[in-house]
Amino acid sequence: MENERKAGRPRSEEAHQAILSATNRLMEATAVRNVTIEGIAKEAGVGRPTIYRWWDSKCSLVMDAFLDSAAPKIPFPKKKSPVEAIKEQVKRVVKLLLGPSGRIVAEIIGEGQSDAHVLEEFRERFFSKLFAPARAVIEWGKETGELDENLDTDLAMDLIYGPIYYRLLIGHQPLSKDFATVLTERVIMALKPISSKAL
Amino acid sequence: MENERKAGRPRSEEAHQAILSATNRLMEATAVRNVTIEGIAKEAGVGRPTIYRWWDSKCSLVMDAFLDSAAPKIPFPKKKSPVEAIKEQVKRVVKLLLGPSGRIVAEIIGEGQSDAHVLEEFRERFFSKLFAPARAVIEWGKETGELDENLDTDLAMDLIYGPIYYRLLIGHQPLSKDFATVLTERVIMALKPISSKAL
Amino acid sequence: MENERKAGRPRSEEAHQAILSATNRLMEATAVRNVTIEGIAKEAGVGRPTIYRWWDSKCSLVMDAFLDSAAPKIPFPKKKSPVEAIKEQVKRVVKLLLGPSGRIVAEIIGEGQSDAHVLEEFRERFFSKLFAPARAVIEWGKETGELDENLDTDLAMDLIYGPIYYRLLIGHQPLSKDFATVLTERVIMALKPISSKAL
Amino acid sequence: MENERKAGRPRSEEAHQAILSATNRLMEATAVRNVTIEGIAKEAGVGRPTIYRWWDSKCSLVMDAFLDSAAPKIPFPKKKSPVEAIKEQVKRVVKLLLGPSGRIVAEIIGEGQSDAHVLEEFRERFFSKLFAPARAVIEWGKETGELDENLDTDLAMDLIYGPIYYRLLIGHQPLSKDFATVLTERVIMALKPISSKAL
DNA sequence: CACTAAACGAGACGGTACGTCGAGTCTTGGA
DNA sequence: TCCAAGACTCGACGTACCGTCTCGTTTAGTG
Repeated sequence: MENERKAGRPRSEEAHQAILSATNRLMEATAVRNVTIEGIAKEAGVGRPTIYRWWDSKCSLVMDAFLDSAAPKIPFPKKKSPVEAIKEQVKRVVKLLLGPSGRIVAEIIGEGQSDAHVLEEFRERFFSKLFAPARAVIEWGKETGELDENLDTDLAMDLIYGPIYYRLLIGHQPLSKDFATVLTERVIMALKPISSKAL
Repeated sequence: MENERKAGRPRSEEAHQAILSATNRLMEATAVRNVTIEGIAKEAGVGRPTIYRWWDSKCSLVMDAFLDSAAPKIPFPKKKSPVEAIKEQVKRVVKLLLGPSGRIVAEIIGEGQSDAHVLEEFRERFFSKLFAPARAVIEWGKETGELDENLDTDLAMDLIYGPIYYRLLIGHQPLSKDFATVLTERVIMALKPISSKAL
Repeated sequence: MENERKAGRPRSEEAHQAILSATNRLMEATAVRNVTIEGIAKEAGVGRPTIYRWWDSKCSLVMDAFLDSAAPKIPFPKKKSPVEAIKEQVKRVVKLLLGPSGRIVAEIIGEGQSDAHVLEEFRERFFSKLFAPARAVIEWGKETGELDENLDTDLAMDLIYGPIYYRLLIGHQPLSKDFATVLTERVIMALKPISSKAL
Repeated sequence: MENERKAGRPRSEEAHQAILSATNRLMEATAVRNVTIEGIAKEAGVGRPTIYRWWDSKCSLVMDAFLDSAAPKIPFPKKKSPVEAIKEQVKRVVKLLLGPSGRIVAEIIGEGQSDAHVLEEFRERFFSKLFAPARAVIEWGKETGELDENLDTDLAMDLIYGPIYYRLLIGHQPLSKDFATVLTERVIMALKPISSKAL
C-alpha cells in the first residue's frame, strides 16, 4: 500500500555500499577536491551512470559517504554539571577533528565555500546532529544558573566552537588537547552570569 | 649588481595589471572555484603562457589579485582603551566581511582546504598583516591590566575572531553588526583578569 | 503433442505486434540508424528484455518490421511478352523505391555494409522474394528467343536492377519514372540475342 | 600575403598524419562502423580534442583518411578505341573494389545511407574524381560513332558501373574479373548506335 | 642603429574528467 | 513461464580546461 515501487529491478545495495566505501577510501587517500566521480566508479567497480543515477553531484556523494562511515558519534555523557559536560564535549570534538575526519570535514567545508548545496547539506546532516546535544547542555546550564540565563545559545555555541573550527580551517595554530583545555577555561568565563562581575 | 637580466624586452606592466584586474573582475562575478586561467587570459586579452610565466598556480594569482585590489586596509585607530579598540576593530572586520570581500575571503580559505600553498599564502600575506594590529592591542591591554596579563595572545585572537570566521565559513548564522556587538561584549569577559574570580 | 510449452504465461502476441509496429513507426520517422532498441521499447510500451528475447539484434527486428508492414508485394502481371513484362516490372520497382520504402531499403542495405547478418537476411527475405518473378520472366524471354538464350540470368538481373540501386544508394542522380523508361530501353538491347548483330 | 594565420602554434603535421594513418589502420582492421574517435586517438597517440579540432565528425575524418591513403589512382590509359578503354577501366575498377578498399568503399556508402553529409562528400571527393575520365571516354566514343551519339552519358555510366556497385553492396553475387568481362561485353551492346537494330 | 634576447598574443598539443546516451544483461514482482 | 519495469556494467560520446609547447611579433637595451 505504501509500497510505491511497483516493478523493476531493485536497487543494488551491494553497488550502493561499494560506492560509499570506495568514496571513503579515496577521501582518506587524497584531497576531497581530487576525488573524481570517475575514480570512485573505477574503485567501486561500478559504472559511472550508476553513480549519477543516485547522486546528483560529487558533493552529495561525499557527504553521504562521510556520514556513512566517519560520521562521528560523539556520545554525550551525562556529567554532574553543565560546565563539566561542556569541557568534556569540547575535548571530544577536538579529538575527533585531530583524527582523519578533521581533514575531511575541513575539505568539505572548503568545497562548500563555492557550492551552497554542500554547505547546506553539511550543516543539516552533520552539524546540527553533532551539536544538538551541545546546545542542550548550554540550555541546561542556563537553567541551573551556572551559565548566564540571558545568554544567547547560538552565540554561546559560536564562542565555544568558533575558535576550534577557526584553527582547523585557517591552520595558523595547531589544534591540540591543550588548546581544548585552555579554550574552555577561558570561554566558560564568558558564559557565566554577569552578576558575578558585580561582586 | 643583483640585476641579472641584461637585455630583452622587459616585463609588460600593462599585461600584469590587466591580468590582476581581470582576475578581480571574474572573482567578483563568479565563484573563485569557477574562475579559470583560460577565462582570465581571455578577459585580460592575454596569452595563457603569460600568466603561467608569472604565477605558478591559479591560487597565487588569485591571492595577488585579491591583495592588489580588495586587500582591505583596516586602519587601526588609536582608542582611549584597549577594550574600546577591540570593539572598534571587530566592528570593522565584520563590516569588511559583510561586503563582497567576505565571499572571496571565504572562497580562498575554501580553496585552501585542498591546497596548502593557498592557505599558507593567505595566512602570510593577508591574515598576519590584517591581524598584526589586533595582536598589538591585546598586548597593550595586557600591559594596562585591562586584560589578563597571563592571557595567551594567540588564544585571545582565536576567541575574538574564531566565532566571526566560523559564521562566515559555516553560514549557520548570519554575520551582522549586532553579532559583532554582542560577540565582543561576551568575549571581553573571557579576556579580563581572572582575579575577579578570586573574590 | 508438438506443443512443448507445458505451462507458464504464453507469449504475448500483443507485445509482439506492438514491437513491430513501433519499429515501423520509428523507421518512418527517423533514420534506421537512429532507431534504438531503447526507443522501440518505450514506443511499444514494452520492456527492453522482451525485445531481446525474440530478436537477437536490432537488425533482424528492423527486417521483420519492414517485411511485416512495408514489405512490398509487387504482383507480377502476366504480359504478352517478356520484354513488356520487364518494362512493367522495372517501372513498379522504381515506383516502390521512390516511396518511403526506398529510404528504408537503402538504410537497411547501409546497415548491412557493416553487419553481414543484415545483408544476408535482406537478400534472403526481401530480395529473393521480390526478384524471383523477375528471374522467371528473363528465363521466359530466353525460351521464347526474345532474349539471348546464352544470357546469364544473374548477369541480366544485375544489368537491369544494378543501375536502379546504384542511383538509390549513391544518389548522384535521382531515381525517376523517366529513368526507368530509358534504362529499360537501353538495357533490353544488351539482353537480345547477339546474332542480330551479325546481320 | 595570402597567409591568413598571423600567430599561434602551427598545426602539427605530425599529429595530422598520425590521425589519418591511425584511422586507415583501424578501418582496415575493423568495420568503419566500429571505428571510434576514441580508438583513433589512442591508436594515433593523440588527444581526443585534437581530432575534434580538425574534423567535425567521424565521417569527414574517415573520408579524409580514405582519400589520403587508399584513394585510388586509376590511371586511365589511352587506348586505341573507346570500347577498349571502357573494358580496361571496368577491369581496373573491379580490381580495386576486390581489394581492401572495396569493403571500405562499401562501408562508407553504407554510413552514407543515414548521413547525407557522408554521401555527399563521398560523391564529391571520391566518386566524381574517379569517374571523370570514364565520362570522358564515353563522350569520346559518342564522337567517334562507336557509341550511340544520342546516348545520355549519365545513363551510360549507370549502365556500366551500376551492376558493379550493386554486387559490391548487395553481395548476392561475388565481384570477380570474369564478371567484369562479361558485364562489359553485354553492356557495350546497349551503348552502341541503335541504327544497327534498323538492319 | 642594428642586433639581440626576452616577453608578448595566439593557439595547437597530449591529457583528464566531465555528464550523457545507448547497448545488452540481470533481477525483481505481478499476471 | 513470460511480462513490465528498471537497475546494472560497459564504453563511446563531445566538451571544458589543464599546463606545456611552438610560433611570429614587438620592444627595450647593448654593442
